[in-house]
Amino acid sequence: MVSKLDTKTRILDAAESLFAEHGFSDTSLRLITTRASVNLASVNYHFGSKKELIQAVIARHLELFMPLLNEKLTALCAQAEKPSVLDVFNSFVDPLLALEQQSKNGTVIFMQLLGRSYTDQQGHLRWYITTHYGEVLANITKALLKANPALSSQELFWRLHFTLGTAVFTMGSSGALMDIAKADFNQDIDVEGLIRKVIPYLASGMNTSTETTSM
Amino acid sequence: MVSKLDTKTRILDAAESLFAEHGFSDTSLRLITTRASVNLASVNYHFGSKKELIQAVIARHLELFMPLLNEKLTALCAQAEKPSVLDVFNSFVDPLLALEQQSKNGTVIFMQLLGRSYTDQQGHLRWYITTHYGEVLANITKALLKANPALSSQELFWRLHFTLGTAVFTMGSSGALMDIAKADFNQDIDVEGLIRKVIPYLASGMNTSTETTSM
DNA sequence: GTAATTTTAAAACGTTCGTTTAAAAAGGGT
DNA sequence: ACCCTTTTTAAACGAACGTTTTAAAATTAC
Repeated sequence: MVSKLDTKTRILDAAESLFAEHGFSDTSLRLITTRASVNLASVNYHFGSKKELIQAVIARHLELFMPLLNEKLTALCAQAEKPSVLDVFNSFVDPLLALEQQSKNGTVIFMQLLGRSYTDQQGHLRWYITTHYGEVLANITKALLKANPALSSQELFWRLHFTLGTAVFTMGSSGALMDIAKADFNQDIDVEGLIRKVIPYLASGMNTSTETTSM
Repeated sequence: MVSKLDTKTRILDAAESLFAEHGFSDTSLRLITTRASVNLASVNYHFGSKKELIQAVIARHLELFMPLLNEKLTALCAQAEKPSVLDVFNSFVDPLLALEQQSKNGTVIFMQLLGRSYTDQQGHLRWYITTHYGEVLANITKALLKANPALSSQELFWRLHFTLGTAVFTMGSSGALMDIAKADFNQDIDVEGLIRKVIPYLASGMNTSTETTSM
């Protein structure tokens, strides 16, 4: 069934890095197959179309990330004492870093793909995630509500998307940001360092006192 | 010099909405010129190339937004009493809403273009902004440091980009988010409402207590 | 070992893209 | 009216795209 190194896997590996770097439509199948050292037609043979290849690339990351995250979240929800919002967001660290092992720069690529999928078309990926990983999403809100019961479901909705925006943008452009940080004030920081830097920011935002917001 | 309604302007109007909707490379010149009811070749005649058209679209928004923002920020920096971070971020409201008058959905389009420009290629727009509007950027940090003197320039750098990510993502996908809010809990909110909702979140993040973050 | 199936390979398909060309139309100055 | 410049138009260009086709090669099954 599998040879030395699967053609399918080689295509996925090449595609995911190129998609993250140049975007979906700016990455041609010829570029992907050249980097993967496979024949052009093999993409259509193994995946059917370019669109299905895109879905497969994203699905492979989600299949690793989501179960790991869900494990952490259910543990947090099951424990007796009340977690902090910081605890909830810290649950994302290990699953995100696990992506780094699946492929080089896996964490960054995952976030870039997430961001691109969210903006490149309307709701396509959003629908995929909610239908395939609705339980995980429910556990995210459950854990956050346990950590901050004062949040209305509406406020939680908005702040979750604010959180997503920060995370996607920060991690997605992390390469450029880390370069600037190095050039401007000689700060060396890696992906894990950046994740740990953004999490307190996200927790603060999630804990914004509601008295200053209207409605 | 100008006719009833400039061909150049018609192209810019059509291009900016299509760019925001479909992205730069997924928007063809034929689609733009058809919507603008002008000849295909007029884009190359008036702008030179598609790339220069993209720059012109973004520049038109920046030329309106940046001076307005700078006015607010310099006023804030000139006043005697210390502003809050909330005050600084509130300075963005009017300039953002001014874009709404220049073109329909101007605010959202501006943020979408900002986000796409930041992710579609590395540093191209970033360089343009820093060279053309470096003074405004300097005033942003100046105002924020006045509001929160405890911030190190490094922390400010990171939090500013966290802020940018939240704003770009939130406003860029505001259409979808407002639709979901309407469907899920019948919440009607417009662009100004969304801006005013995200600002306290951003201020909280910017004011994150540094004792929990490690260097 | 041979037959059936799966995978790879090269070539071509038709379409769409950004851009260029060359001529027609419109505008402005005197 | 005339010339000169600017703008618009229609048509075509070459390149790159995703996909399909057809046959060879490799793998599997018996």
